[in-house]
This record gives sequence, C-alpha cells and structure tokens, in this order.
Amino acid sequence: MVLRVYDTKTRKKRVFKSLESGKVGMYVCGITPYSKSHLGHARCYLSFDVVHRWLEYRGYEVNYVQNFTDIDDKIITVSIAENVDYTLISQRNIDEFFEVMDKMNVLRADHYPRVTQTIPEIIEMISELVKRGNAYSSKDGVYFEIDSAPEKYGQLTGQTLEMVRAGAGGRVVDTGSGKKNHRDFALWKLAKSGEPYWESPWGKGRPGWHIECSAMSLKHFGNQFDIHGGGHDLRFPHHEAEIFQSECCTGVEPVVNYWMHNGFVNINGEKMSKSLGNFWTVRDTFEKYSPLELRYALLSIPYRSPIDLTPEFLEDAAKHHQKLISAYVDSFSNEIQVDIDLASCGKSFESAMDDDFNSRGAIIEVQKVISSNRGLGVEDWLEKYAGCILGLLPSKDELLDESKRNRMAREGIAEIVEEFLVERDKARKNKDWDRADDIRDELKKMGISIEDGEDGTSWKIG
RNA sequence: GCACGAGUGGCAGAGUAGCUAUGCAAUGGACUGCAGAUCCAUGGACCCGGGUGCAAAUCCCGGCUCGUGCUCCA
Repeated sequence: MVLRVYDTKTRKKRVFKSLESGKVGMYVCGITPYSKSHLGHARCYLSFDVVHRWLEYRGYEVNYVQNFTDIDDKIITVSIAENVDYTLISQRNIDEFFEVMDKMNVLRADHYPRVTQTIPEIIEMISELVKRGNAYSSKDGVYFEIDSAPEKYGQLTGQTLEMVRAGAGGRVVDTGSGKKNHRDFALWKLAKSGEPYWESPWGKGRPGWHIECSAMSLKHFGNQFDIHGGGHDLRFPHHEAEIFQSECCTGVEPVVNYWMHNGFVNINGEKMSKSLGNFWTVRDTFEKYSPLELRYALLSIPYRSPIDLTPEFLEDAAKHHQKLISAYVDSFSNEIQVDIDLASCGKSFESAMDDDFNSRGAIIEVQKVISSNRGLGVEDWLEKYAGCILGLLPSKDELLDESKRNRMAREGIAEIVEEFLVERDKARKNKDWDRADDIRDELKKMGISIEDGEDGTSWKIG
C-alpha cells in the first residue's frame, strides 16, 4: 500500500516519500490568537490531526510543529479596544484554542513556537536576507524585494508577476509605505508610538506577517522539510512569501516537499464570515453538538473539499456519531460471531486513508462495521480505526463514567418507570392500545424512551 | 478582470473511455397492535452546448455556475 498526498504546488497526488526514512517533519500554520477559535480553525486542525495520526499509524515518527502568531496588527487592535496588554489577548485566545481542540480529541503537536519567543531567530533571518540582497530597509521597516528572485513567484497559485500587477488594478496606489514595489512584503515593521516593540538593527518594531513561519520551520527542521499545511487562503501571499524567505535565506530549494491546504467551511451555502453574521465559534457550536459529534461532521468530508454545514448535515453527523458510540458499547459484551468481513473493511479503510487522507471513505467503512451485528472483533476494530485513527471515540473511562452516571440516573427513577411499564403491560395485554400509547407518550415527556422487544420492554434515558 | 480549484442521484463521495462503487437518507416488503430496532428488496446521477470515438461522467472545444486568492488601513 502506498500513501499518496495531494501537493498544491504540483497540483496532483504524489506518492509520499519523506526526506529522512521513517521520519516526517510537518509544519502547520497556527492561529493568530486575536479572537476565539471558529469552525474554520476546527476544520484545519482536525484535518491535520488526522494526517498526523495516519502518518504515525503508517510508522513514521512525526515531528509536528504548529505556531502561534501571538503579535500582529489585529491583536494590537483588540488590545487597544479593550485597553489591556496585548499578551493578555493572545494568551486568553491560546488557552481557548487548546481547550476546544483538546475536547475534540485533537492530539497535541510536538512544538508550539510563538512569534514573541522567536524574535532573535527572526532578526537573524532578516539580517541574512538583507545581506544576500533579497531585502532592504526603508523608512517604515524592512521589506522583501520580490524582484530579487522573480522566478520563485507564483509557485502555489500559478500567477505571474504581470498578472498580479494587472489584477491589483486601482487598489494599488501609493500607500505611503516605504516599499520599492507594491508586491514587496514586510519582514519587519517599525513600531508606531504606543505599539509593542522589540529592538532590532533596523529600529524598534515587530516581525511582519510571513517571516515567523520561515524562521520557525528553519529552526525546527533545517533547510527542508516534508509537509507544510494550512488553510486554503494562505497559499497566497503567506505561503508564497515563505518560499521566498526560506529559499533565499538558505539557498536550498524546495524548502517544502508537500504543500497541503484544507478547504473552507461554509454555513448554509454561504462563506462563514463575520459580516454575514454566520460566524460560528467552536464554543458556540458545542452548545448544540458535542465536540466529538462536531469532529465526526468535519471529518465526514475530505479535507480539501469545501464543507457546507447545514442543520441537516450536522444533525445527521450527530446521529451517526451516537450510533457509533452505541455500537462500540454494544461490542464490549457481544460474544457472537461477527457477520461481516472486518479485515476487508480495514483494508478499504486503509486504502481510503492512503489516498490523500480520505476520511470520508474511511468513515464509510466505519459505518459498515457499525451496521454489522457488532460481534467478536468489532470492539478492537472500532478502537483501532474509529478511535486511534479518526479520534472519534471517547476514552473508555469517559464512557464508563457516563454509563455510571446513567446507571445512577436510572436507579433514581427506575421505580417510577417500572410502575408505568407494569401498567402499560397490563393495558397491552387487554389490547387497550390507546392507553398503552398514552403511557409511552407520558414517559417520552419525562425523557424516557422505551422499546418493546422479545424479552419485554426496555427503557432508556433520552 | 486575472489565477487556481470545483460542478456526479435527496446529501456526501469514488470513478481518466465500455462491467454505471460505497455510506446515509428515501421507497416497498417482512416482523411488530403501533412505534422503534432488525432483515430483504428497489428506484434514482453524471452543469449546459458542440466535437472525437464502435463506445464519454471520463478525452477536446466553447459556455454557465460556485468557491478561494489577487500583499496585510478588504
């Protein structure tokens, strides 16, 4: 079996081969913590969490690095608006990020470097770029000079220098910045009064938006690494800027072997955005769906496709996830021979994942196993595939806790429920169906659902 | 406007020429007083228009629609 990965740069799926045998260096652009994590973040880090898990399953030792851009214009804006230090804003949102990602079973990366803790490396990198003639200092900062390496332009988007100039049209006017060319981008921005700053050879200021990722990946991986991931929108300018910075600084290319970009989240067919008023934070969504139900929903579409979250779609996902849990619990005590070919389901699951991490195809196999008689082997199968790889199962401890809580809740009301059931049973024996159905409705109102079976009537909460 | 990506049954999604996946939902039937669960069965699609092929969802041309980006005071 061969793992194939879609690479944005070559625009095709390529057989995955790591630079160093058995090891993978993976860098995923992290958040700029100026507000609460939203569903777009959830999708991105969930997608790469599955990539992370699958690579490990395939035997790679993965070094996963994800940064925090913890100083940036937007953070400064929020800190001014709230009149608190910018570090409070970023820390608050980083805490929030970890909390919601943990709940969704996102495994931690190996390193979470922050811009504010990488300033010396960033300054060193900018100095090198200046020395090599790829960057220049001007009145308001240091800029990367695109014309120093024009052949690198458009590697991820296919655009040429001329196209961008034409497309930018009337918007490209003199902005009063010190850029020689409007396509140049900032490496170091000099601080305006009142803004946070660090000392540098070019004066007090802060890093530009793109340089941190280059400096951090260089620090953690050296001149080249295997996978660079991020949201689709980061291809340009952010990731193209990284190519400029890293490759010009080290003289080694390509800096990245596989560029991976996840698709976006739409809400009811519309782009999720603050201005449309359909901007969902992860925490908002938790009020309606459990973290793992949300995880199920977001993984049920391949990571590169746009995902349209509609109420129907989310309800379905939640339902399927609940079914998964009950199948898992059922499988604990089931001693019967399983009625499907688990090995072949596992094989199909693995082929789907090997085909550019197709979690949709993988989930289809999970659904097949759930629909089986949940016999011998299902527990292990689900733990391995739905649990370890897709991360969709809560831990057994949690499940046991929950069933304990359920049991206690059951004990609390068992007596009264049993009374109802005895009465209903009597009614049924007398073929008084109206009475029997009334009792069922009554119980439903109390939050008890019942099911008639061969061995009498069973009931559960919910 | 330019670039890149995408348009397959109710939803999701495989599929680079012939055997028309798969999952969920739906429908019919079985079983149940009914409901639920389960089992069996079934229908249903390839954005539009041309072209090349014995044969096209799959190749070519044109068009339409949608998404993202086009440099950080969008």
